[in-house]
Amino acid sequence: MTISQKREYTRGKLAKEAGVNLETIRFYEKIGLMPDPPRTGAGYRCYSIDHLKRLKFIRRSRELGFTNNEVSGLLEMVDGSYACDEVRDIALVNAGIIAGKINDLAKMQAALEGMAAECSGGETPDCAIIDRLLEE
Amino acid sequence: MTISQKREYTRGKLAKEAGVNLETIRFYEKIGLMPDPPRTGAGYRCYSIDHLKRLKFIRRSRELGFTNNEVSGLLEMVDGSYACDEVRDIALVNAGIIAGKINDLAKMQAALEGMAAECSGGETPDCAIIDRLLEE
DNA sequence: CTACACCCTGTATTAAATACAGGGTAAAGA
DNA sequence: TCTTTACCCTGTATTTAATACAGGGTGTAG
Repeated sequence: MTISQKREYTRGKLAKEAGVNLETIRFYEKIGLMPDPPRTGAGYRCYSIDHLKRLKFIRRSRELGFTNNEVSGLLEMVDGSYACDEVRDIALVNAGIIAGKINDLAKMQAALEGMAAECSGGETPDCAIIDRLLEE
Repeated sequence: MTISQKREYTRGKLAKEAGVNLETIRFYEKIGLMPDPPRTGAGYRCYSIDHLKRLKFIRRSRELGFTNNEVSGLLEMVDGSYACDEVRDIALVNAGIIAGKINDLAKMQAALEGMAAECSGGETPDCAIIDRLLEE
């Protein structure tokens, strides 16, 4: 049996723990992705484990290419009083968005690797990549 | 035999032809990616086919994930005596970054679809997706 | 008790554009 | 010819997603 522990974090600790920049937290609070946390008497921010979870969620989503707006949509699943089926719909819409992004990135990757393979790699002024990019 | 033709473009035509936003051209001129074009008596910009090629080059490079700074580097190689292996290196680095992003996105997609499949889809406030997203 | 690490607020800067305000010009149609 | 429309000009402001810095306050270890 684990005893329920009340972990608290300052802004700096939260930043380190979640793997984001210190200032980024303030920014997320400003744009409403993160809630304004309670303060100590001296005005120091006082974060809980729930803040940490939320911040990690945001960071992961951002790393995966969601815009802050899209993350906001994902967080509505968490914050709002959505019925389960609505949540599932949002999840599937996001899965579709991700599928599109994967598709675009795969094209870019193929183009870059294809061009690099064509490239002689020497010091000649001929370069397949540049030639390709300059094609009309 | 083709007769050498001197095609000219206004800013709007150039934008349309190259597939970039009109204002973006001015921006590229401001940061030096595009040269300041000659003007008509009334001050209208007057672009040539070479401007068009260069602009398309920039657009494609941007689409492939190069930053404007990197494009600037690529253009130095176009403008001056470029080294093929340097160009290839940049392309391969970007291909690697893109591969990583694809990997992460695929994981996220699988997670979202998996969660959606688990979801009961009812109207209860319990939702496997939300639970999963909030895991530490 | 004094350093030093950390916290606070507010403002400025970054990249890569995009948008808008307030005009000038060119050319097609009446 | 006139006028309306479509396009061009410049300059400034806004956007997104942060990051950086200035000028202080606080809390704790030695």
